[in-house]
Amino acid sequence: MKKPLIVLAGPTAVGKTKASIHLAAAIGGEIISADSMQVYKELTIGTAKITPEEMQGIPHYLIDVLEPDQEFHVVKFQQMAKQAMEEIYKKGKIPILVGGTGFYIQALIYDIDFTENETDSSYRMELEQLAKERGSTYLHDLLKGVDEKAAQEIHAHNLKRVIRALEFYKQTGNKISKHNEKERQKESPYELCFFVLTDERTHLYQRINQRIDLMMKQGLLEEVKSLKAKGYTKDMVAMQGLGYKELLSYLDGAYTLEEAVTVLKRDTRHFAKRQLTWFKRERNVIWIDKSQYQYVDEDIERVMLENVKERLSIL
RNA sequence: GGCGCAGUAGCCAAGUGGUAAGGCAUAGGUCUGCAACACCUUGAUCCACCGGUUCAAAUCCGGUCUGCGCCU
Repeated sequence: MKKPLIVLAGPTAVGKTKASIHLAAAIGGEIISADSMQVYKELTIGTAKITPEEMQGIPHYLIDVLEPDQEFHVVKFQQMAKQAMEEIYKKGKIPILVGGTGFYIQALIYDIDFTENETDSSYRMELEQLAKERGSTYLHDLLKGVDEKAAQEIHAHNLKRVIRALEFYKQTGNKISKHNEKERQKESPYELCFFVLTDERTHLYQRINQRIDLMMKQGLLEEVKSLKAKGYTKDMVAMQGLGYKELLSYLDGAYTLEEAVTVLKRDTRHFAKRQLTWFKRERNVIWIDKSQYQYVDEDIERVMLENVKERLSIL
């Protein structure tokens, strides 16, 4: 029998955190964060991380578990999240996956196989070097040679993906295009109730701008400065998060502070948009547009609860 | 009131006689080990308005309007 899993996704700044607490409290759930940046300690203002008080005693997983100089990626996320789910099931509780990183959510709910391999970064670096010397088209041509379909699907300019495809072939001897095709067929091993919380676009953008102004007031710049002082640099995954990379650029003199904030707002809006396109392709999702409920939290909670009860057999 | 400069997509902007570059914003999308990443696609029957010259005008001429600067 499939185990229940509730997903609460949505673009940044819609209000996922707040909704998640209510939902968890109502059904006896525990929360797993699906957020590529909130896993990091010390990134708190910029990631709009939930505070201990806001948690209201509800256990949260995958928040504040890594140091800013540690690597984090889907595979790690998947492992950690699965482990968290086990724990939650053992307690007889329901896991609620909350976050905005679409890729991670998908990796978990479809249990995508990332064919475990020790990453050998030397080959990756070699490819990066090659790209620098001979251009990205060269690598793309290389890919054409081993996996034509992947070459067709991945744009030549998209170096990261081209390199990954090449790397996959080198490590496994198989074509990534074939692997992906197989993985895409997968059905979720869970009994899902997948919500996407959303809002009118212009209203969402307003909220994003306001939230960033607030972050600045709360001392985002100090947070970034202190991270920088500790020796964390731009090339680390954590420092590539929104708010961190822009303010680092300011500290390095690439922008004025005002420019950095403007760029941050813009980048965040772009991000929200990309998040939405990710969820749009997900089938069988329950969209909850806050504007359609006049932003009345109680109404939104009620609708979510009704849907959970309808979809999950154990309730 | 006079003189000068300017008026091109939501914004910035190239184009000075041959049939509207580019950037940003916006919108849509891709994604299966860096994903808050990386990448792709996206608009002007029309160049303030009116009239003229010309085979042909955003581009030349005249006028009108608007903005800016200087002068009185």
